[in-house]
Amino acid sequence: MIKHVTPAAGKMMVNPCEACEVREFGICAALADDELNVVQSYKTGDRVLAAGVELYAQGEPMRELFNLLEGWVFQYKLLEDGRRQILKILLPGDFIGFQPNLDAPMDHSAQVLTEARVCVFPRDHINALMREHPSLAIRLTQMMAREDQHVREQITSLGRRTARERVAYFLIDLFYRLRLRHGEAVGAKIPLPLTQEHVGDLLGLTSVHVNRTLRGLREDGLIDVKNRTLFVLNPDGLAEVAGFDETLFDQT
Amino acid sequence: MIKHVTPAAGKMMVNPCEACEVREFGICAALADDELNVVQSYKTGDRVLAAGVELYAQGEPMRELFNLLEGWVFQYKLLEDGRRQILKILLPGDFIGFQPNLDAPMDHSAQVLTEARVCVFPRDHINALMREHPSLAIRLTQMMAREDQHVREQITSLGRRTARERVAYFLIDLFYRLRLRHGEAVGAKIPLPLTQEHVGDLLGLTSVHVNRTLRGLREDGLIDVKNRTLFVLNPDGLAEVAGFDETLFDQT
DNA sequence: CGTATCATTGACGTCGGTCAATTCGTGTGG
DNA sequence: CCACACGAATTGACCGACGTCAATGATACG
Repeated sequence: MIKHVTPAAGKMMVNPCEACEVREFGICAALADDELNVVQSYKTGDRVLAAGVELYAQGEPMRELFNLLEGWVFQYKLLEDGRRQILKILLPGDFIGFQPNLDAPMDHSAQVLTEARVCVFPRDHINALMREHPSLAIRLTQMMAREDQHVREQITSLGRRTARERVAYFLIDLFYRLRLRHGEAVGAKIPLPLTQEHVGDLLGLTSVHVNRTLRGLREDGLIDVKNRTLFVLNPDGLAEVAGFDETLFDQT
Repeated sequence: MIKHVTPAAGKMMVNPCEACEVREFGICAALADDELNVVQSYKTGDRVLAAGVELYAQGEPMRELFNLLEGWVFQYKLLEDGRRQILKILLPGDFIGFQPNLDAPMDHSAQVLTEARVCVFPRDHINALMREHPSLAIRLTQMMAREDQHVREQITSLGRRTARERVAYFLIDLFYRLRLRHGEAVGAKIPLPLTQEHVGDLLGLTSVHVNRTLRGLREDGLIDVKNRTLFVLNPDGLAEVAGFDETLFDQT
């Protein structure tokens, strides 16, 4: 697990890419064993981040790109008056921070939810890397296209689903996303390091209404939530409430 | 403009890519003049589509990819009970239909708003093409990343902006998107081939409420709408209502 | 234990939805 | 050119899902 090397977000020793635990889920899945060295030579190192730390901030340029190795991160935007929209919950394997113009200031922020570990790359090299290894660029298009599918569901939730459907969709989707990474090892019991306010800001609701909606789902025997832990008691029922179509859940 | 070759969505003669009017906006911007031939050899041809035609449908696999050359298209998802969420309004230059798994059924549909012309590619060749021409893959990552920025704004609108802000944002964003393609030639007068129901389904509102919201903006002297035509009377005022930050509007 | 953060619940308000009638605009056939 | 049809826009009356405000509990942590 995470080893604390330095108290503040310090660098760790560079782990060998062969031992990377998210390789098959992340961008490096594009590379054969003997190509990993090249990527590793570009890599800055691994970094451990405490919960609550800002990975990067809206309005500021960013010099790095990240592979999330462990822990949860979320991306969000703030409006002038403080309203917050959470854009995405990032899980291990997700690639963070890619922008069309690598020098431009970021259009959103990212914050660490749980203690996390990221693999760090300097931005400047990403295009060179992709040019040398086209399979990386192709892999990136594939990952982005998968993310697009996810975003289309999210937009549909925000625009056309009721609060109950949105919450159900979020939970069942999380359930499936975690299964994709950890397989059947993910039982009904799922860690949920989000406050109800986070969930509200993700789903376009208030935390109060999230609370009431969770209660409704609990009363229907679909889920249970205790101590930042989610129990998915009835996945199929939850999927039905959500209008979740698992055949559209891309396994690529 | 569009020449009618056959009444039903027929093939047109393949236009030479050198003369392509959207080359600099689309994926082919990645290619030097002497590389265009290669792409052209993969191309199936151009196709003219009547307004209202379905380009592809949710649940069905698709064998083609499109470059939108002329006209407007929109992508949408339908829920079981008929609720519709419009995902994106596509303008000339946009690349349509890319998915992570090219054989999987589409997770959404696309429909033509105005008579349109598209440049057609067989799906099967896209990966080969990108492998042969890494710059195409890199260009695609760039286009997708730009699209991601747009989507982040859309999610923020749906989740956290009021109806008035959403409508204002949609209009000013459209204004800027068109300027990006046509420059200052785009005056205050903009064609708007969408019904108020389309706008509602895009913004997570009902057509009735869109109507009332447009009236509000009209009464404030910000816009005028007549006969499917939008007049942007006060772009800065509209941007202010929308919370539109043009410095984040990526020009890449 | 004292403090802080988050969850929970009730009372009440409002933004946007629903329903339905009327008007407008455009195209069509006579 | 007019009568009609049809889809879209517009408006009013009313409703309900979700938000706001505020009080109370629960939990964790130093």
